[in-house]
Amino acid sequence: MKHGDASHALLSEAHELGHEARAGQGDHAVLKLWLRMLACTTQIEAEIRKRLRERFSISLARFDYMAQLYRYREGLKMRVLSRYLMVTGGNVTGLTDELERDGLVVRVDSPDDRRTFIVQLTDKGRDAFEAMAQEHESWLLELFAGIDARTVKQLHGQLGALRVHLVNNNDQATKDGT
Amino acid sequence: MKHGDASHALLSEAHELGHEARAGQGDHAVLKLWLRMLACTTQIEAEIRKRLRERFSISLARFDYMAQLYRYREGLKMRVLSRYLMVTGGNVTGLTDELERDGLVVRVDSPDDRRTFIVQLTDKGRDAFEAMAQEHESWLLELFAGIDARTVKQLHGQLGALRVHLVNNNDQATKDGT
DNA sequence: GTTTATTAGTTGACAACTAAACCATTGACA
DNA sequence: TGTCAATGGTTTAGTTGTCAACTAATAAAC
Repeated sequence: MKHGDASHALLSEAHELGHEARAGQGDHAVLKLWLRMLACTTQIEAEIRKRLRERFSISLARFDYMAQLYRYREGLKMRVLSRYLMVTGGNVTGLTDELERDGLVVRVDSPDDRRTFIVQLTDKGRDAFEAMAQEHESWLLELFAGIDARTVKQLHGQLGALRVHLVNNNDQATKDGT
Repeated sequence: MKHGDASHALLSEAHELGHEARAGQGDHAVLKLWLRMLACTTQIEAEIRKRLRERFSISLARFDYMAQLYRYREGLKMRVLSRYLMVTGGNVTGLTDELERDGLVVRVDSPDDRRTFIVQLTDKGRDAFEAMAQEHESWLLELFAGIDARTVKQLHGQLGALRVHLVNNNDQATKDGT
């Protein structure tokens, strides 16, 4: 592919930018922001996924699953967990089967509802997660190394506002849909 | 699940926050930023995917595919397209088959390399994409409605710096690996 | 010019996820 | 108390993507 002529000036920037090539030349500020968010996130996620696979032979889904259980020490009902992970119940069933087979989590009968299981990390699962989580965070520090601490805080705050807006919007939508 | 006791104060915030529940109480600024980015992006992407499906019976992958071809009016070699979309070549083959069957794109023989095809949007494909893209942007305006224009610009700029850092890092890594 | 390595695209096996049907249990209520 | 809608978990089928093997064409080395 040739370079250097005027009609490619815009494009050659886009070559490096993955999803971002979608936006045209107009204003479209929100569209461009979205494509840039998506590009950043997709790339980081792919990198993390790759490293988890290489280093610990674990899928990102399993890592996220264990992260939730690590946080909720007392365990979680499977349905609740599936909501936190934003995946379907069937998916959680499968992940739980695998992790239980590997001795990393256990299904415990719920005392108050015989339909549900509470899944918990085993000691082995907890140790395994701690080791992974530490390395996981160091990867993020590396990937975000170009961004100074003040900007990190700022981004965190601004995205927090977006998150709240999204959640409210979504609650609204589900209520409307009833 | 009960609420209100002190040990759940942190958690009840996390209930609404999807991936964000992974971060503990320490500093971990970068980790928290990443989880928030991921949560925002995942949620928006899911919403866009759902609406594209409902409204136009099209997958996000097909939409992205057409978006790239729309941008590169002269068409793209399939391999190049697969890089822009950050998916494998096999995936592009499949998507191209579908879209060609539906008359939205065509494979054109490349004049200078008999191995390659250049894929281009048909007129029908172009019209279809324009209609979808317009609605797609209006969805984004709605989803980002809570964020004022100045913040949008700021986020865009800060993520731009991150993007550059990621790309450089990645180039570095691939060179090292050689 | 022939050999050799690389690249573009396709194919098939497989992995990860969703959606919908299913069963057991629960909870609301007449 | 008996009925019935709603819920939690599992199962199955279908979708969407990856990975690795393969073929054909090109580029590089000598």
